Formats: sequence, C-alpha cells, structure tokens
Amino acid sequence: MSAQSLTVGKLAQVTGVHVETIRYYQRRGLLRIPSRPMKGIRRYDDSDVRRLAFIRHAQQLGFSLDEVAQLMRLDDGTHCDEARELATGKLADVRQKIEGLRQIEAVLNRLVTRCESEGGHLCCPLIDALYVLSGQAPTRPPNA
Amino acid sequence: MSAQSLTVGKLAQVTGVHVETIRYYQRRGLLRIPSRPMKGIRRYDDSDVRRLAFIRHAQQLGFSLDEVAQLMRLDDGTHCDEARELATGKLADVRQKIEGLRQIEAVLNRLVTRCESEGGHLCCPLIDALYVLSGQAPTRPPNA
DNA sequence: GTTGACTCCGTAGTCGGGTACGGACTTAAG
DNA sequence: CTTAAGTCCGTACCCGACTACGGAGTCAAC
Repeated sequence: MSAQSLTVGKLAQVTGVHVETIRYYQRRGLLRIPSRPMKGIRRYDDSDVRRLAFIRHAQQLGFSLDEVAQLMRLDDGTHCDEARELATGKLADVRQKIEGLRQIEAVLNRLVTRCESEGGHLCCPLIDALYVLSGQAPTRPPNA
Repeated sequence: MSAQSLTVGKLAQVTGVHVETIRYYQRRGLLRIPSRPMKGIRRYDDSDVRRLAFIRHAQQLGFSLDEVAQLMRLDDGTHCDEARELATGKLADVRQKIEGLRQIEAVLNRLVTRCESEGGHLCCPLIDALYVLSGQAPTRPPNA
C-alpha cells in the first residue's frame, strides 16, 4: 500500500503529520512543493511520505529542523563523512545533556530524601536549600 | 558584604541577573516590587538577593518560573509536603528525560558506528537508516 | 544648574516548532 | 448544478524565558 498521487490531506493522514505542518516544512525547504497542474491541486507520492518519515526520525534523535535540512542535503551517498560528523556531534550533545540531568537528578534526590527524613515542622529543608544551593548542577539546566 | 538598599542596577550586578530580567520576574510575581519613596527610586535589599538566588537554583533544577512561583508560595514552613511533592514530580520528569536520552544515545551510537565501519561509497548507512528507523526512540525526543 | 548615568514603564521582538484563521478557489458527490 | 469538503495561501498567533527599545523622569557629581 505504498502511496502514489496523494493530496496534502491524504499525505497528512498516512504520515500523521498535520497539513499545516507539512506546509510549514515546505516553507522551511524540508519538503518539495509539487507543481500544480493547471491551477489544480498539488499531488504527493511515496517519496514525500519517505521524506516526512526521515524528518520525524531525525527529530526524534534530537536534530533541529535546520539540521534535518542539512542531513537531507547530504543525501547523495557521497557525503557520508559530513553526515557522520553531524551525528557524532549530536551524540556528544546527548551525552552532555544526560550528564547534566544526572547531576540534577542527584541534587533533587538528595533534597527530597532529606526533606522526607527531616520532615517539615517549622521549616522545609527542601525549600531552605533552594536559597543556598552551591553550584553543583549545571548552569544550563533545562534543554540547551 | 550582604546588601542593603540597592538600586536595580546594583541588584543586577550582585546577582548577575539582568535588570530587564528582574523587571520580568516582578511582572511574573516572582519578586516583590518595593514602593518608591516620593517618586524616587525603588530600593532592594538582601531578601531580594536571596530570592533571586532561589529562582536561579530552582531553574537550574529544571523548575519552570510558574513552578518556582509555586515553591515560593509554599515557603512558610507549613507546606513541606506540597513542596516535596513538586520536587518528587520533577525528579520523575528528570528520570524520564534521562531514559529517553539514553535510548537516543543508543540509536545514535549504533548509527554512527555502523556508518564508520560500512563507510560511505555509494550510500550512507546513517542517512539511509533515518528514512526507515523503527520506533525505538521516544516519540517525544527534544525537551518535553 | 547642567550634564550624563541611571531608573521607570510600556510595548514589542526573539527563538523553534509548530498551530490557527479566513477568504478564495477547486473538486467530487449527489 | 449545487453544495460541501478539501486545497491554497498569507498572515497571525502560541509557548517560555527572556531581551531590546524608547521616551520620560530622577539623581548625583561637577
């Protein structure tokens, strides 16, 4: 059931990507804009379905749309090195994020545990700690 | 050298938080707005310095500004349980993010490794894989 | 008493990845 | 032939956390 000659609506349906999002990707240059035959409706095919899958997969691995565009431009079999470099960089980013989150996890876990044991009668050790906290956790916590 | 009677500029200087950001926090209700004596200039003190530190620390642990506001409202010693609940929830979030990133790391690592060994002559295994990738990685990859 | 730095305040813009709206058009079904 | 659904297109809006701008007022030094 591979797809040939789909309308945007159908393309959206089979890929699970909203019509507006498809148009957004086209504006961003991630997806071709098929010509419209005599002012008619644009038609999409299997290659568009595949491209949308590519975009989704790359996004799931943490690539931004700009990076996805870069990757697509490298898709001619002769730029394997560059693609690998991009992925290697992303892998480093991911590992760094994991490390940052682990530090956060440790601090948060310590605070919660302390709070549970010391309990809150007249003060909450957790909230008190937030005023003071030394620079253990990364300076760039959320996202980045 | 604790601070008393600072101007916004000085407060910004000692806390490292930009003046505009301080005003933004005030608009969001995270920081008090001292009254201005006879149309003069607003004065800040040590408690404001401490509050800004609180905000920064909580942010570093991944709390949004709305959550920081919540935490601050709980700072009277009698709401330790609620605060702990917030932190416990955040801890769960962080762990989930770590798990997601670990899956991403694994996939990315596999792709890069495969790409290195198979090398790119006429095709790049990495890019080819992005078209196909089965749903291994989390559906919500970046941030979230 | 003037100059220049700083403050106050409202409003608007930034980034990334979309989502929503609305009018004009085309197309398929009845 | 009409009507309803779907398409096309531009534009504006959303989130969160800021950042920038610009005019008016204030304050301290010289």
